[in-house]
Parts: sequence; C-alpha cells; structure tokens
Amino acid sequence: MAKKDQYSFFEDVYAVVKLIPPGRVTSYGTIAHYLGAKGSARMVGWAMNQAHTDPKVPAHRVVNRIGLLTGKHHFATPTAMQERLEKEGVKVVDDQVQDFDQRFWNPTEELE
DNA sequence: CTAATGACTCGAT
DNA sequence: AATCGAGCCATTA
Repeated sequence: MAKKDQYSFFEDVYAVVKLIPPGRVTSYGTIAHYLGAKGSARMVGWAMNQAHTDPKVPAHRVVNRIGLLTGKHHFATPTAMQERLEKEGVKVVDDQVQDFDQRFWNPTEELE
C-alpha cells in the first residue's frame, strides 16, 4: 500500500458500504450511482474485493441489482456471505435475497 | 503503452 | 419478452 491515489472510488464505496444499516442490502450500481458514476458498478465490486479484507466493510450486504449474491464466491468461504446475511436477519435462498425490494437500502434516499 | 478482464447495469434489437 | 452489446473506472498482464 505504498501507493497513494489508489483510493478514490474505493474510499467513497467503503464509506457508503459501512453506512449500510444491519438487515439491509444494496446493489453495486446503486452505490455507484450515488457516487455519481453509474457505469462504475463493476469498480464497486472491485472495491469490495479489496474491502472484503476489511471486516468494517460489510461486503456481504452488497449484492447485484436483483439481490443475487454474485460475489459470494470471493469471500473467505462461498457460504460466508449467505450465512452472514441470514445472521443479520436477511433470508437468502439459492443465493438470492428474499424480499430484496423490501430489504433494499437506497443511500440516495436514506442518506439523501 | 496497449489490451483484456472484472463481485454490474442499462439500452437497443 | 429475451438476448446482445456498449459503457464505465481501475487493476493486472
């Protein structure tokens, strides 16, 4: 980590992800859109890849727009993401978040 | 330096 | 309605 300007998007992404309330989930594109870059949804996932090493970043609360645990495979264990979500109170079936629309957390509205 | 990929999403055909 | 392609930013080869 001798570099300096690696952070930029990641820093913002981390901040938003850390602000995700328990029992809530959001999507990469939503975070990216909140940051002002809808197209960088991929980067958000990339940021998670670097962030998932940080326990302060609940990457397990971040899923794709349909509530599918696309990145569960990147966790320490492929089930860690689902297990954690269920532990938070979010039901996950077949890597899919139940009541996703209800569990969805919109930073643009919640954080304004 | 150029090219390709990546935990995504939207628009067009 | 379903499928395909393009866009976006950053990292790695």
